[in-house]
This record gives sequence, C-alpha cells and structure tokens, in this order.
Amino acid sequence: MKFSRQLRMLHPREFKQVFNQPIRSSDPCFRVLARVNGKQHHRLGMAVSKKACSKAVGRNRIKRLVRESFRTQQAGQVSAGNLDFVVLPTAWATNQSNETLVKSLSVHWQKVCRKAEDSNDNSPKPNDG
RNA sequence: GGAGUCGGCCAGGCAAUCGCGUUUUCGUCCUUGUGACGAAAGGGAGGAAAGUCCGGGCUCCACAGGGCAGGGUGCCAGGUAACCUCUGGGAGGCGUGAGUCUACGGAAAGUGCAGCAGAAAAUAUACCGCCCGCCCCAUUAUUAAUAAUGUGGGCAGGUAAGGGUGAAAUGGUGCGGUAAGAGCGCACCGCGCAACUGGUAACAGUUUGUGGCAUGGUAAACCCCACCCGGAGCAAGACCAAAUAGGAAGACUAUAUCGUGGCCCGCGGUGUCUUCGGGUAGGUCGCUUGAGGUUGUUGGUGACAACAGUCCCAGAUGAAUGAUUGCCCACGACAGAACCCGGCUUACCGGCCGGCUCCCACU
Repeated sequence: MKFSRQLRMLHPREFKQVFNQPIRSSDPCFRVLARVNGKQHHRLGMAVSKKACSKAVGRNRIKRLVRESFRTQQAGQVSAGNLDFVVLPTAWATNQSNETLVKSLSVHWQKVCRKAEDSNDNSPKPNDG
C-alpha cells in the first residue's frame, strides 16, 4: 500500500480535534489516540517529544517505524468509520528494539479499531461497564 | 621484528520485495494549471550533519558615516572573502630521536597584589654567624702598673663569604685581596647597551667595543601600545493574497516622539500637500551553481594561487532518505541536513594506507 501525503495529519487544528474526545489505547511503549474523521481513509499523526527521546536519530527511528506499521497494516483494514490516529511514544520506547515496537503497534491498531466499532454500535446506549 | 611519532582515507557490503521525498521525460483526465493520477529513469545525510565557540557570504536597517563606551587579536613573515589552534620561520620548555607544547607585545608611564615559611618579599635588610675596637670576667706572666690568651659575657661598629626559609633572596666559578668580607680587582662564563655581519623580519653570531652588573615576580590584575570590529538575523527578507480594517505611496519640514541597537551626533518616518491602492490566516519564493567538486599543467619549501578540461552531487517544511527477508564478513560506534561556506571544540565500534624516528636481529 501507498502512504501518500493525504494520509497524514498536517495541521495543529487536526491534532486538537483528536485530543478533544479520543478513543484511547496505551502500553509502556506508546499511547494511541483516535477519533472518527468522516473521510475516505484513515489518517496518521505523530507527536514525538524531545522529552521522550532527546536524540534526533532516535526520534526519526520511531517515526519511521510508526509510519511503516501504519502503512503495512492499518490502511488495509476496514472499520465502521475512518479514523484519525495520533501516536505518542514514551521514553521507554526509545530503548526498545524495532521488533518490540512493531508488535506493540499492531496490537494498538486492532484494539483501537475494535473500540471504534463497539462505540459505533453502542452509541445510543449509555456505557454501564 | 618491536616500540613510537606524524599525516591521509573508509564508516558494513551484496541481492530481492514493499515504501517515502525530489528532478526530468512520457501517458491519461479535466476545471487547461506552478493541476490531479499513473509509469519510467536519475539522484537522496555526516566526518563530525552535533555544540553554536569564532570568522565570512547573503538579507534588511542609510551607502554603515563621526565620537565615546565596549569587545577582539597580540614573536615575525605569508596565505585567505575573512578568521583561526592555517602555512613557513624565530625564541623558549619537554623528549635519545622523529616530533611536540607555548595568551610568545610592554613590568626604567602609573596603580595594585603576594598565604605559609623566613631575619628580610621590594627605597632591600641583618636572625644565626664572621671580624676590628672598648669594657667586664677568668687564666698565665709579672713587685705592681701592664701584657698575652680565652668553646666566657656585654656595648658600639664593619660585613653579606657560610647557614637555614621559600615558587622566587639583588649574577656564577676560581684566583687575588682583606681585620673579616664584598665586582673591591682580575680571568673565564652569564647579562645589559652600542656597532658590525647575515636575514624582508622576528632573530642570530667561536665578531668588536663598552658597562662591574642595573630594571625580582604577576599584565588569562587594572592598565599602556599597535591593529581590527556598526546592529540584527532565513522566524533575515521579497511576492501573491480570504476574513477584516481604513489607510498607503510621493514631495516639503520647526517642536515632540518613534525607527535605533549601550550612549551621543547624524540619517529616516509620524506633521502638511498631492495621488490611489494596502494587507492578517494561508501560500509561493528565498532554497541550493557554490569563495563548488574533480583531473591535469604551471608557480611556491608550504598554506595556497593561476590557467585549461570536465561534472552537477539532498533540498524536506508536523519536516523525505526507510522496512522485511536471504547470504557474506572484521558482526557494524558516535550520530540525522533545515540559507550557505571556512575553522575550532566535543562524541566515536573498528579498519586500511603512507612518511619519519629509536631499539634488536640478519646479510
């Protein structure tokens, strides 16, 4: 699959929308936030802080892994509505191998999509969990 | 062969599949454009891209001008757009040597500073000593006065040889000299000044003359001297332009105020008149052809320069340059361009090449 510029979130206001009322998924490596975007495709945004990784080389590595994972897995999946994803790596992720991070991400994608479908089905009812 | 020293180079490789920017070409579509989509081909991080410590280019402020303040540089010459820890040379320190290190101008313009130790730390001084003289004491000689002697005491003076302190104590060694001593005198060494010679110069000298010898250290303390430095930075700056708002440009000019930077001068705007276009979000440019790389020739010890040929080698902007698999090996460190160059500094797994020095062995 391709990963063109249209599949990326480019403006601060788009990030703000996701931060507003997101679907969450987190583990020691990443926090993933998502929200239905009402477009023809999923979109990806990243926020890799200097706090998470002080070296530019490390930040680039994480961003490339996230993009690659998104491209190979998420773009093919069909869910109730297309989503905007924002991936926030933690400082812990800096020291992990590529393999570990890729595994972690694929779990996140599935989890977020399932949650999105559930909330779409149950949206009329209040959640009594 | 071993030890060392200096310089240069590389920064895992190959293949397959998938993917991201960029440039060019071609095709399709339409709203005919700096368009969208697709295909092919080319190219896609570093030696430090880093730290932002210096120096420039470039942009705007006046064409960056005068003065004060402030800052930088600091042996000599050269190279450079400019700076430097660049190049060559000099001096001094270290090393057997190849080499290497040096904030390396001025302390007889002035001011300041120096713990402990030591007698004394800057107009030299005199603690222990050494020595002359006088007085007392003791002993000996002597009739006494007196004289001589002293591991003896005191007073006044002469000394800086010797001792000890310190990072540093007012030239060193020897001989003469003297009461003891002293550049007091002499020889040699060292030092200062002048001349001469060599060198563009710093500086040097088996050279000559002269001076008995002075001006201790510290200027990464103030300072003095010489030379240099305007400020801000690509979020510079230029252009296109929704919403919104009513100003903007040119000419002339007293005060006040702003641009303007640490300050003053100076310069430009706000004021008046004339004429109609200005501008935030966002976008485009700036943005990579350059003090460029590379090959050769010539000049130079060299840094480097000149000429000729040849090449185009990242240009992103929520920010591309990656992932997976297989094989090989030395098993892969530090680390990611953000306007561009020249240096410096710091980080770093390892590997390769060359010059030179010393030691050992063999011929």
